[in-house]
Amino acid sequence: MIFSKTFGYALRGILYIALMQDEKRFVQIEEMAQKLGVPRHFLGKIMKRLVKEGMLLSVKGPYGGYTLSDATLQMPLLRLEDLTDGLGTFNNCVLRLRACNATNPCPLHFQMERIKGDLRRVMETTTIADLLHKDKKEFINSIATYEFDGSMLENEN
Amino acid sequence: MIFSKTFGYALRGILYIALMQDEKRFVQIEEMAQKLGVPRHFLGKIMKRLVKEGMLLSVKGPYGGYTLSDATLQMPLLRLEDLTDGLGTFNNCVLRLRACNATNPCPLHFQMERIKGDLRRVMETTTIADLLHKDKKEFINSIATYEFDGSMLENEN
DNA sequence: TGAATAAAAGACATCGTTGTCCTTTATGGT
DNA sequence: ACCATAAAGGACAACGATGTCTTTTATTCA
Ligand code: FES
Ligand code: FES
Repeated sequence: MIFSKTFGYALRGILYIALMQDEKRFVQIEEMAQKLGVPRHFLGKIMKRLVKEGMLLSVKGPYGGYTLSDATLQMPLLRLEDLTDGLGTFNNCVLRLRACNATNPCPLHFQMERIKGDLRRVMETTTIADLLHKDKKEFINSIATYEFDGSMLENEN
Repeated sequence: MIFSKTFGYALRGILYIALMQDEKRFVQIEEMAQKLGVPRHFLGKIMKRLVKEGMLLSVKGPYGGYTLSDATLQMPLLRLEDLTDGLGTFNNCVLRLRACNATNPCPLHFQMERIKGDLRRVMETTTIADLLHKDKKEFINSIATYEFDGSMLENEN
Protein backbone atom coordinates (compact mmCIF):
# COMPACT_ATOMS: atom_id res chain seq x y z
CA MET A 1 0.00 0.00 0.00
CA ILE A 2 3.04 2.36 -0.30
CA PHE A 3 2.17 4.29 2.92
CA SER A 4 0.82 3.19 6.30
CA LYS A 5 -2.31 4.62 7.86
CA THR A 6 -0.05 6.26 10.41
CA PHE A 7 1.72 8.21 7.68
CA GLY A 8 -1.61 9.33 6.25
CA TYR A 9 -2.91 10.48 9.63
CA ALA A 10 0.34 12.28 10.36
CA LEU A 11 0.36 14.15 7.07
CA ARG A 12 -3.29 15.13 7.31
CA GLY A 13 -2.77 16.30 10.87
CA ILE A 14 0.19 18.45 9.93
CA LEU A 15 -1.64 19.94 6.98
CA TYR A 16 -4.62 20.74 9.16
CA ILE A 17 -2.43 22.50 11.70
CA ALA A 18 -0.67 24.44 8.94
CA LEU A 19 -4.01 25.48 7.54
CA MET A 20 -5.25 26.80 10.86
CA GLN A 21 -2.20 28.83 11.72
CA ASP A 22 -3.63 32.11 10.42
CA GLU A 23 -6.75 31.66 12.55
CA LYS A 24 -5.44 30.39 15.83
CA ARG A 25 -2.11 29.87 17.41
CA PHE A 26 -2.64 26.32 18.63
CA VAL A 27 -4.80 23.49 17.37
CA GLN A 28 -6.22 20.89 19.75
CA ILE A 29 -6.17 17.19 19.06
CA GLU A 30 -9.89 16.93 19.68
CA GLU A 31 -10.68 19.39 16.92
CA MET A 32 -8.25 17.78 14.50
CA ALA A 33 -9.63 14.31 15.07
CA GLN A 34 -13.19 15.48 14.56
CA LYS A 35 -12.60 17.56 11.48
CA LEU A 36 -10.40 14.99 9.80
CA GLY A 37 -12.45 11.98 10.86
CA VAL A 38 -9.53 10.18 12.43
CA PRO A 39 -9.26 8.17 15.69
CA ARG A 40 -8.49 10.71 18.39
CA HIS A 41 -6.11 8.86 20.70
CA PHE A 42 -4.24 7.20 17.90
CA LEU A 43 -3.70 10.59 16.33
CA GLY A 44 -2.48 11.79 19.71
CA LYS A 45 0.19 9.14 19.77
CA ILE A 46 1.35 10.12 16.33
CA MET A 47 1.47 13.83 17.15
CA LYS A 48 3.44 13.12 20.32
CA ARG A 49 6.00 11.34 18.21
CA LEU A 50 6.25 14.24 15.77
CA VAL A 51 6.74 16.67 18.65
CA LYS A 52 9.52 14.57 20.08
CA GLU A 53 11.19 14.48 16.68
CA GLY A 54 11.00 18.24 16.30
CA MET A 55 8.48 18.36 13.51
CA LEU A 56 5.76 19.93 15.69
CA LEU A 57 5.57 22.08 18.79
CA SER A 58 3.05 21.48 21.56
CA VAL A 59 1.87 23.36 24.61
CA LYS A 60 -0.15 21.78 27.43
CA GLY A 61 -3.00 23.36 29.28
CA PRO A 62 -5.78 25.81 28.36
CA TYR A 63 -5.35 27.47 24.96
CA GLY A 64 -2.60 24.97 24.31
CA GLY A 65 -2.34 22.48 21.49
CA TYR A 66 -0.10 21.89 18.50
CA THR A 67 1.62 24.31 16.18
CA LEU A 68 4.43 24.20 13.66
CA SER A 69 7.27 26.42 12.49
CA ASP A 70 8.22 27.59 9.02
CA ALA A 71 11.09 25.14 9.11
CA THR A 72 8.55 22.33 9.32
CA LEU A 73 6.68 23.67 6.32
CA GLN A 74 9.88 23.44 4.31
CA MET A 75 10.57 19.84 5.30
CA PRO A 76 10.34 17.24 2.54
CA LEU A 77 7.70 14.54 2.83
CA LEU A 78 10.53 12.05 3.04
CA ARG A 79 11.24 13.25 6.57
CA LEU A 80 7.70 12.46 7.63
CA GLU A 81 7.82 9.11 5.95
CA ASP A 82 11.04 8.38 7.80
CA LEU A 83 9.42 9.24 11.15
CA THR A 84 6.38 7.07 10.53
CA ASP A 85 6.97 4.22 8.09
CA GLY A 86 10.73 4.34 7.96
CA LEU A 87 12.65 4.24 4.70
CA GLY A 88 12.47 0.51 4.12
CA THR A 89 10.53 1.13 0.94
CA PHE A 90 13.63 2.69 -0.58
CA ASN A 91 16.42 0.83 1.13
CA ASN A 92 15.11 -2.70 1.19
CA CYS A 93 14.61 -5.21 -1.57
CA VAL A 94 10.95 -5.34 -2.62
CA LEU A 95 11.08 -9.10 -2.05
CA ARG A 96 12.92 -8.55 1.25
CA LEU A 97 15.93 -10.52 0.17
CA ARG A 98 19.07 -9.35 1.98
CA ALA A 99 20.62 -6.05 0.76
CA CYS A 100 19.17 -4.37 -2.31
CA ASN A 101 21.85 -3.57 -4.85
CA ALA A 102 22.85 -4.17 -8.43
CA THR A 103 25.58 -6.61 -7.43
CA ASN A 104 23.22 -9.30 -6.29
CA PRO A 105 19.85 -8.14 -7.64
CA CYS A 106 16.56 -9.96 -7.15
CA PRO A 107 14.47 -10.64 -10.27
CA LEU A 108 12.54 -7.42 -9.80
CA HIS A 109 15.47 -5.22 -8.82
CA PHE A 110 15.98 -3.13 -11.94
CA GLN A 111 12.31 -2.55 -12.62
CA MET A 112 11.70 -1.54 -9.03
CA GLU A 113 14.84 0.52 -8.71
CA ARG A 114 13.36 2.91 -11.25
CA ILE A 115 10.01 3.11 -9.51
CA LYS A 116 11.56 3.47 -6.08
CA GLY A 117 13.89 6.16 -7.36
CA ASP A 118 11.01 8.13 -8.84
CA LEU A 119 8.99 7.81 -5.67
CA ARG A 120 11.91 8.85 -3.54
CA ARG A 121 12.56 11.88 -5.71
CA VAL A 122 8.94 12.98 -5.27
CA MET A 123 9.16 12.53 -1.51
CA GLU A 124 12.45 14.37 -1.35
CA THR A 125 11.50 17.34 -3.47
CA THR A 126 7.95 17.83 -2.24
CA THR A 127 7.61 19.82 0.98
CA ILE A 128 4.67 20.15 3.33
CA ALA A 129 4.21 23.70 2.05
CA ASP A 130 3.98 22.43 -1.53
CA LEU A 131 0.82 20.55 -0.64
CA LEU A 132 -0.98 23.56 0.77
CA HIS A 133 -2.15 26.28 -1.70
CA LYS A 134 -5.76 26.31 -2.88
CA ASP A 135 -8.76 27.67 -1.07
CA LYS A 136 -9.23 26.65 2.50
CA LYS A 137 -12.61 24.94 2.51
CA GLU A 138 -11.81 22.86 -0.51
CA PHE A 139 -8.48 21.91 0.97
CA ILE A 140 -9.95 20.75 4.25
CA ASN A 141 -12.40 18.60 2.37
CA SER A 142 -9.49 17.09 0.51
CA ILE A 143 -7.91 15.85 3.74
CA ALA A 144 -11.09 14.97 5.67
CA THR A 145 -12.44 11.44 5.65
CA TYR A 146 -15.97 12.66 5.17
CA GLU A 147 -17.10 15.87 3.56
CA PHE A 148 -18.68 18.49 5.71
CA ASP A 149 -20.16 21.82 4.75
CA GLY A 150 -17.76 24.68 5.31
CA SER A 151 -19.94 26.23 7.99
CA MET A 152 -18.22 24.00 10.51
CA LEU A 153 -15.12 26.01 9.84
CA GLU A 154 -16.54 29.19 11.36
CA ASN A 155 -18.56 27.66 14.21
CA GLU A 156 -17.43 26.36 17.56
CA ASN A 157 -13.77 27.22 17.70
CA MET B 1 6.51 -1.57 1.58
CA ILE B 2 4.89 -1.85 -1.90
CA PHE B 3 4.50 -5.66 -1.71
CA SER B 4 3.55 -8.02 1.12
CA LYS B 5 5.70 -10.92 2.22
CA THR B 6 3.03 -13.17 0.79
CA PHE B 7 3.54 -11.70 -2.66
CA GLY B 8 7.28 -12.18 -2.37
CA TYR B 9 6.97 -15.80 -1.30
CA ALA B 10 4.45 -16.47 -4.06
CA LEU B 11 6.65 -15.01 -6.77
CA ARG B 12 9.77 -16.78 -5.57
CA GLY B 13 7.83 -20.03 -5.36
CA ILE B 14 6.53 -19.72 -8.89
CA LEU B 15 9.95 -18.81 -10.25
CA TYR B 16 11.49 -21.79 -8.49
CA ILE B 17 8.91 -24.14 -10.01
CA ALA B 18 9.43 -22.62 -13.44
CA LEU B 19 13.16 -23.08 -13.08
CA MET B 20 12.84 -26.75 -12.17
CA GLN B 21 10.52 -27.73 -14.97
CA ASP B 22 13.26 -29.00 -17.26
CA GLU B 23 14.60 -31.26 -14.51
CA LYS B 24 11.50 -32.67 -12.95
CA ARG B 25 7.82 -32.68 -13.65
CA PHE B 26 6.65 -31.73 -10.15
CA VAL B 27 8.23 -29.75 -7.37
CA GLN B 28 7.43 -30.50 -3.72
CA ILE B 29 6.69 -27.82 -1.18
CA GLU B 30 9.32 -29.20 1.17
CA GLU B 31 12.06 -28.72 -1.39
CA MET B 32 10.88 -25.25 -2.33
CA ALA B 33 10.73 -24.08 1.26
CA GLN B 34 14.21 -25.37 1.99
CA LYS B 35 15.89 -24.02 -1.09
CA LEU B 36 14.22 -20.64 -0.87
CA GLY B 37 14.50 -20.30 2.90
CA VAL B 38 10.81 -19.68 3.40
CA PRO B 39 8.37 -20.98 6.05
CA ARG B 40 7.07 -24.26 4.74
CA HIS B 41 3.46 -24.29 5.86
CA PHE B 42 2.89 -20.67 5.07
CA LEU B 43 4.21 -21.27 1.59
CA GLY B 44 1.83 -24.22 1.35
CA LYS B 45 -1.13 -21.97 2.04
CA ILE B 46 -0.04 -19.55 -0.62
CA MET B 47 0.52 -22.28 -3.22
CA LYS B 48 -2.89 -23.75 -2.46
CA ARG B 49 -4.41 -20.39 -3.22
CA LEU B 50 -2.55 -20.08 -6.51
CA VAL B 51 -3.70 -23.55 -7.53
CA LYS B 52 -7.32 -22.66 -6.81
CA GLU B 53 -6.95 -19.52 -8.88
CA GLY B 54 -5.53 -21.43 -11.82
CA MET B 55 -2.03 -20.07 -11.68
CA LEU B 56 -0.50 -23.40 -10.68
CA LEU B 57 -1.32 -27.08 -11.05
CA SER B 58 -0.85 -29.58 -8.25
CA VAL B 59 -0.90 -33.33 -7.93
CA LYS B 60 -1.17 -35.16 -4.63
CA GLY B 61 0.63 -38.31 -3.64
CA PRO B 62 4.02 -39.83 -4.46
CA TYR B 63 5.92 -38.02 -7.21
CA GLY B 64 3.32 -35.29 -6.98
CA GLY B 65 3.86 -31.62 -6.29
CA TYR B 66 3.40 -28.36 -8.13
CA THR B 67 3.86 -27.48 -11.75
CA LEU B 68 2.83 -24.69 -14.07
CA SER B 69 1.74 -24.26 -17.65
CA ASP B 70 3.07 -22.00 -20.39
CA ALA B 71 -0.01 -19.84 -19.90
CA THR B 72 1.16 -19.10 -16.38
CA LEU B 73 4.59 -18.09 -17.60
CA GLN B 74 2.94 -15.52 -19.83
CA MET B 75 0.87 -14.03 -17.04
CA PRO B 76 1.71 -10.49 -15.99
CA LEU B 77 2.94 -9.90 -12.45
CA LEU B 78 -0.16 -7.84 -11.89
CA ARG B 79 -2.20 -11.04 -11.82
CA LEU B 80 -0.09 -12.41 -9.01
CA GLU B 81 -0.27 -9.16 -7.12
CA ASP B 82 -4.04 -9.26 -7.49
CA LEU B 83 -4.20 -12.78 -6.05
CA THR B 84 -2.02 -11.93 -3.08
CA ASP B 85 -2.06 -8.26 -2.11
CA GLY B 86 -5.01 -7.15 -4.19
CA LEU B 87 -4.95 -4.04 -6.34
CA GLY B 88 -5.56 -1.50 -3.60
CA THR B 89 -2.18 0.04 -4.33
CA PHE B 90 -3.48 1.18 -7.70
CA ASN B 91 -7.16 1.73 -7.03
CA ASN B 92 -7.11 3.35 -3.61
CA CYS B 93 -6.00 6.78 -2.52
CA VAL B 94 -2.53 6.62 -0.97
CA LEU B 95 -3.99 8.38 2.08
CA ARG B 96 -6.99 6.04 2.00
CA LEU B 97 -9.46 8.86 1.58
CA ARG B 98 -12.61 7.69 -0.25
CA ALA B 99 -12.32 7.17 -4.05
CA CYS B 100 -9.11 8.16 -5.78
CA ASN B 101 -9.76 10.40 -8.75
CA ALA B 102 -8.92 13.80 -10.17
CA THR B 103 -12.34 15.19 -9.29
CA ASN B 104 -11.74 15.18 -5.58
CA PRO B 105 -8.01 14.61 -5.27
CA CYS B 106 -6.09 14.33 -2.02
CA PRO B 107 -3.00 16.54 -1.64
CA LEU B 108 -0.77 13.77 -2.95
CA HIS B 109 -3.01 12.59 -5.75
CA PHE B 110 -1.24 13.95 -8.82
CA GLN B 111 2.24 13.12 -7.66
CA MET B 112 1.18 9.59 -6.74
CA GLU B 113 -0.96 9.04 -9.81
CA ARG B 114 2.23 9.21 -11.87
CA ILE B 115 4.13 6.81 -9.63
CA LYS B 116 1.22 4.40 -9.37
CA GLY B 117 0.75 4.50 -13.14
CA ASP B 118 4.40 3.69 -13.72
CA LEU B 119 4.33 0.85 -11.22
CA ARG B 120 1.15 -0.54 -12.67
CA ARG B 121 2.60 -0.45 -16.17
CA VAL B 122 5.61 -2.43 -15.01
CA MET B 123 3.39 -5.00 -13.31
CA GLU B 124 1.16 -5.26 -16.37
CA THR B 125 3.85 -5.59 -18.97
CA THR B 126 6.25 -7.82 -17.07
CA THR B 127 5.46 -11.53 -17.19
CA ILE B 128 6.73 -14.35 -15.03
CA ALA B 129 8.77 -15.53 -18.01
CA ASP B 130 10.42 -12.12 -18.31
CA LEU B 131 12.00 -12.62 -14.89
CA LEU B 132 13.61 -15.94 -15.76
CA HIS B 133 16.61 -15.93 -18.19
CA LYS B 134 20.16 -16.07 -16.83
CA ASP B 135 22.04 -19.08 -15.66
CA LYS B 136 20.30 -21.37 -13.26
CA LYS B 137 22.56 -21.35 -10.22
CA GLU B 138 22.85 -17.61 -10.20
CA PHE B 139 19.13 -17.27 -10.59
CA ILE B 140 18.32 -19.55 -7.68
CA ASN B 141 20.66 -17.55 -5.51
CA SER B 142 18.80 -14.44 -6.52
CA ILE B 143 15.52 -15.79 -5.13
CA ALA B 144 16.88 -17.65 -2.10
CA THR B 145 16.99 -16.01 1.29
CA TYR B 146 20.46 -17.33 1.96
CA GLU B 147 23.10 -18.24 -0.54
CA PHE B 148 24.04 -21.86 -0.92
CA ASP B 149 26.69 -23.45 -3.09
CA GLY B 150 25.30 -24.81 -6.32
CA SER B 151 26.14 -28.40 -5.43
CA MET B 152 22.82 -28.61 -3.64
CA LEU B 153 21.23 -28.34 -7.07
CA GLU B 154 22.58 -31.68 -8.25
CA ASN B 155 22.30 -33.65 -4.99
CA GLU B 156 19.27 -35.19 -3.38
CA ASN B 157 16.48 -34.70 -5.88
C1' DT C 1 -3.98 27.73 45.85
C1' DG C 2 -7.58 25.45 43.30
C1' DA C 3 -10.17 24.28 39.11
C1' DA C 4 -10.23 23.58 34.33
C1' DT C 5 -7.88 22.38 30.12
C1' DA C 6 -4.95 19.88 27.10
C1' DA C 7 -0.92 17.09 25.91
C1' DA C 8 2.02 13.00 27.50
C1' DA C 9 2.24 8.51 28.90
C1' DG C 10 1.17 3.92 29.42
C1' DA C 11 -1.99 -0.15 29.74
C1' DC C 12 -4.82 -2.74 27.15
C1' DA C 13 -8.00 -4.33 23.06
C1' DT C 14 -8.66 -5.51 18.13
C1' DC C 15 -7.34 -6.95 13.74
C1' DG C 16 -4.78 -8.43 9.69
C1' DT C 17 -0.52 -10.57 8.44
C1' DT C 18 2.52 -14.02 9.13
C1' DG C 19 3.63 -18.48 10.79
C1' DT C 20 2.98 -23.38 13.03
C1' DC C 21 0.79 -27.69 13.65
C1' DC C 22 -2.36 -31.47 13.03
C1' DT C 23 -5.83 -33.93 10.41
C1' DT C 24 -7.92 -35.14 5.99
C1' DT C 25 -7.89 -36.29 1.11
C1' DA C 26 -5.88 -37.91 -3.09
C1' DT C 27 -2.50 -40.64 -5.58
C1' DG C 28 0.98 -44.10 -6.77
C1' DG C 29 3.39 -48.38 -5.88
C1' DT C 30 3.39 -52.88 -4.08
C1' DA D 1 -6.21 -53.85 -0.06
C1' DC D 2 -2.35 -51.62 2.07
C1' DC D 3 1.21 -48.35 2.74
C1' DA D 4 3.82 -44.28 1.75
C1' DT D 5 3.81 -39.73 -0.05
C1' DA D 6 2.28 -35.13 -0.76
C1' DA D 7 -1.18 -31.51 -1.17
C1' DA D 8 -5.55 -29.57 1.04
C1' DG D 9 -7.74 -27.91 4.87
C1' DG D 10 -8.53 -26.02 9.27
C1' DA D 11 -7.31 -24.71 14.10
C1' DC D 12 -4.51 -21.95 16.48
C1' DA D 13 -0.22 -18.98 17.92
C1' DA D 14 2.80 -14.80 17.40
C1' DC D 15 3.34 -10.36 15.96
C1' DG D 16 2.91 -5.67 14.39
C1' DA D 17 -0.29 -2.07 13.05
C1' DT D 18 -4.14 0.10 14.55
C1' DG D 19 -7.29 1.78 17.99
C1' DT D 20 -9.34 2.77 22.92
C1' DC D 21 -9.15 4.04 27.63
C1' DT D 22 -7.34 5.85 31.97
C1' DT D 23 -3.90 8.22 34.59
C1' DT D 24 -0.28 11.68 34.88
C1' DT D 25 1.89 16.09 33.91
C1' DA D 26 1.98 20.83 32.55
C1' DT D 27 -0.29 25.24 31.94
C1' DT D 28 -3.75 28.98 32.37
C1' DC D 29 -6.92 31.57 34.84
C1' DA D 30 -9.52 33.05 38.72
S1 FES E 1 17.41 -6.55 -4.76
FE1 FES E 1 15.26 -6.75 -4.79
S2 FES E 1 14.66 -4.71 -5.21
FE2 FES E 1 16.83 -4.50 -5.20
S1 FES F 1 -7.04 10.83 -4.16
FE1 FES F 1 -5.32 10.36 -2.90
S2 FES F 1 -4.02 9.36 -4.33
FE2 FES F 1 -5.75 9.85 -5.59
